[in-house]
This record gives sequence, structure tokens and C-alpha cells, in this order.
Amino acid sequence: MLKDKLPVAADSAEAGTAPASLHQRILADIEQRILSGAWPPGHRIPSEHELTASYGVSRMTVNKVLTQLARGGMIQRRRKAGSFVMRSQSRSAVLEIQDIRAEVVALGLPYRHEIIERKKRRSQRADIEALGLDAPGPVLQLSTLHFAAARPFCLEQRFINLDTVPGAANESFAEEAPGAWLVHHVPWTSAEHRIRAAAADADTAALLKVKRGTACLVIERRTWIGGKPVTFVRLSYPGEGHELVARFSPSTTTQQTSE
Amino acid sequence: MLKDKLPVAADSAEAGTAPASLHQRILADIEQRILSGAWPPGHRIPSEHELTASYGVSRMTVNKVLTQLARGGMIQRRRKAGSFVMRSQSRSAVLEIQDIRAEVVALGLPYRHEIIERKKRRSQRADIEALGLDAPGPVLQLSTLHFAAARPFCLEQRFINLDTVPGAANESFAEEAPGAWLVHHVPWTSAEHRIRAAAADADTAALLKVKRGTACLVIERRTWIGGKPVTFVRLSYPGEGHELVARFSPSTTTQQTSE
DNA sequence: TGTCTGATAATGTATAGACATATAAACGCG
DNA sequence: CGCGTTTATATGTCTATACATTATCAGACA
Repeated sequence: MLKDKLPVAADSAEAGTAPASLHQRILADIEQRILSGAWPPGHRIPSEHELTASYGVSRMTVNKVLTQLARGGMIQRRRKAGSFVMRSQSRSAVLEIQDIRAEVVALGLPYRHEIIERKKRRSQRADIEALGLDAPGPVLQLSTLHFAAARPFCLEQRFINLDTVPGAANESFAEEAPGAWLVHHVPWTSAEHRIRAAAADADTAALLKVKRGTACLVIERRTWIGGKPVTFVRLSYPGEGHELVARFSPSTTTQQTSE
Repeated sequence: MLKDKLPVAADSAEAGTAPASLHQRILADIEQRILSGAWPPGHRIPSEHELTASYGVSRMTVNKVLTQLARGGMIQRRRKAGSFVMRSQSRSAVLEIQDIRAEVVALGLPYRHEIIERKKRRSQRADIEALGLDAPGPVLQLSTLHFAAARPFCLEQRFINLDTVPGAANESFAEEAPGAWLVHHVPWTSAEHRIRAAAADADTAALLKVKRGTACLVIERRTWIGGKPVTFVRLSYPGEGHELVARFSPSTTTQQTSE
């Protein structure tokens, strides 16, 4: 039974934070109970009716809060049965996929890129597999080397599906690297990333100016727009110089902090 | 101006999909306009009033949709000014952090783990840095080797902050590996992951039964509960055998598909 | 004992109306 | 023409109400 009213953000840790709206305070309150373990996984949360009464607000307001918690994967709702704290905290992290230029600039280094190879041709078997195509078609094959100051920073090997992105055929990508160009011109709808460690093969090692066999962080990304493949790219970062950073905070709180 | 009513999911690609609620259909409709480029980045979305009129629904319904889109980072809302399509599509991906046992079992291999080292002591300078502690205190240092069938699958090197998790001191971790145990006993509130490639050093190589210098995927994770450090762990996966997979789909759509 | 069948309690969705608040734009004034 | 002031507008939040949907539970019945 909840008898207590909300602390009204009075002595709520940091003073001076925005008074926040009703549902935000209620959400924070419930979230706190769950995260503190007061309401352990599997625990049944009071019904909307009860919460309505104990917080002294309308059901719509309570509903909004519970809906958000459910969307964030913190609780599970079942009709008639009630709302329950999820057993496994959603153990997912948000990975920000940065623009390579932005990464380099963020390091305070001058950026430049160089197109090493550029071929337009019909897709072969290997491309079809990489792109996830079902039928052969024209593809643009690009190899780009990204530099941070004088040192190679990343090798980008890319296929672009020209059926989906015909505009790419006439681009030189001298001004804007292929990745950035695509982001600005093609709004992809879904993507898949594969991240692994690999030893540099002879070609890669030569381009990245490292010894053959050096450990590289390899990121492969496929993107689609409405089910149609857009591009496949393999980014190879040499040595231990590069790190991907992913953060996690409780569902709801995170997403509000956009930017 | 929007004059057209919604397609009511009639000839909406796959027939037979759930009729879906009003706001879901409206959300899909607006999302489609944005992703298709009909409403390019920076474009001003009709006001709630206008949408209310053109869709023939109440403002609350429209508001719900726009609020969701804003939370997903697809649009930005400014009072008086209106709602605008975000310039940079949120380029983040969701990374599922799996339990190691689950990973191995998913491969269809028998799983087993082995505690190699277990030390309880006061934190030294290195630990303090790793854990992000500000003051010295008792820590539990653990090295665990995870096996898939007979082969080493992953080396886990972990510090647990005993100030935050005193219960860990009396655990043998024979039944449950430290990672799984922590997930079940300590609900962490935030986490940070660092992912990189590294060459195996002598110790790591020996334990993982690979040659020294082999490329390994290294994942370092720090977790906190309410600002207090819980644990620091470094997971080293040998060779090219392991891949992290991350997926992205337009914010809103993804999260609804919660099983 | 097992199964079918309602009643019922919970969530899910939607509406209309109200007030609050920030702010862009229009206005007035020196 | 520049600058403060007002005003109108769009979003933000909340309420009270209504009806739909559904899964659980209890009781009837075989």
C-alpha cells in the first residue's frame, strides 16, 4: 500500500532541478522503488486504480507513467492480472554510431579522407551475400582511407546498392566521405552491426601502416530502407587505438537526455 | 496540407496485420513521411491543431504520437514554433548484453565456468581507477574462465566493490558465474561499455589457449547503482570467434516489439 | 474431478475541455 | 530605426469520462 504522497521534489537530492511535471515525478518515484529493490522483479505493482488513489491524480496520468515504464522494458503489463516488475532488467546498451570525421575531430586532430578504389559494376556472388541482395544488380564498390593527422585512422570498404541509391553513381565523394554522404542523402530505416576483433591481413595492414597480424577492431554495418538493402560497410580500426563506448541508463531516463 | 485520411491499414503492404490503434496508425503514417523523405530534415510538421483536423482525432491522440516521436529522437518540438523533423537521424544502435552462459548455450555447446583466482583485499590504486572509486575500500578480485565445450570461450577479470555489494564476499560463484550472480542480486542503474580489439598478452594467451598476440575482442564494463560503483569487468574473447551484434530500427517501432 | 461459462477486474484506447507556459512575432514608442 | 512590451499561438500537462478488450477467477454443471 502506498500511503505517502510524493516528496514533491523538495529534498530530492539535487535541489534546484526543475519542479518537473506530475507524471515525471511519479515515474521517477516508481522507477526508484524498482531500482532500489523495494519492488523486486516479479513484484506486482499496484493497479492503476490504486495508484490513482494513492497519488491523488487521474488515471490517465498514471497510465502515461506505466505505459512509459512498459515501453522502456522496466515493467510488464498484463490485462486483468496487473503490472509486474520485469525479471531481467533489460540488459541492452545504446551504442552511438558516430561519423568518422566527427570522431577524429573530437580527438582534436585534423581530418582528411582519400578514395583508394572506386568501381561500378554488376554485383557478384560475394557482394550479393554481403549486401543481402536477392538478385544481381549494379553496385558501387568503394575503398576509403580516413586519416587523423598523418596517420591512417580507419579503412572503409563499402558496397552501395545502386538500385536503391542511384544518385551515388555520379558522386566523387571527394568533399564528403561515402558514409556521411549516405547519411545526408538516404534516410535508412534499419541497420545491423557486427563488431569483432580480427588480425590485419596483408592488404589491410599495408593500407593502415601497421604490421600484418595486428589486432583490429572491425565493424560491419548493413543498412536497409524499407526492406531494400542500401549499403554494406566494413570499418577496420587499427590496433588498440580505437574504442567503442556504449552507455546504459534506465530506459526512460536515458531517452529524455537526447543530446 | 494533409487532406487525405489514413489508409486505415487497408492495402498497407502486409494484409492481416493487426488493425492497430489510432495513434499507432498515425504514428506509422508520420514516420513513413519522414523516412521516405517527403518531410525532409528541418521540415516543419503541421501543428497539433492541424493534425487534429486532418486526421479527425482529438488533440490528445495527436499529442501522444508526437510525444513518442520526440522521445524517439525523430522530431524536435519547440513551443510556439512547432515540431520539426530532426536533422540528424539518431544514429544509435541497441546492443544486447547477453549473459555468457546464454551465449554459449545459444551456440548449442555445453557450458562450464571455472574460478581461477579469488582475492579479497583493500583496493589499490589500479582498482580505484578501474572501478571509478574515490576512496579506498574492500574489493573482491575474481578471474573466471568460461568454457564452450572443451575450449576456453571467454576470460573474465572482475573487481567487485564490497562496500556496495557486501553479499559477494561470501559467495563461491561455483554455481553461478559472477556476472550472472550480480545481475540477479544487484539491480544496477547505469553502465558504461568500452569495446576494443587487443592483442593477447602472455597471461591471457595462456589461459585462452591461443598464441600470444592473437587478436581478441575486449569488452570492459563498469556498472553503478545510484552513483556508487558496483563492478568493473573485462571480458576477453579470443580470436575471430566472437561477434557482437547490434540492431537499429526507427526508435518507436522497435520498442513496441517487446516480445 | 474436470470443463465450460459467465462476471469482473484490470488494462487499452480515445475524447473534450481546461489551464499553464514558453516564445515568436507584431506592435508601440522614444 | 532600435528596443521593450504585448499578444497570439503552439506545445505541455492534467482531468473526468467513456467504452473496448481480455484474461482470470469463481461457480455451475456434467
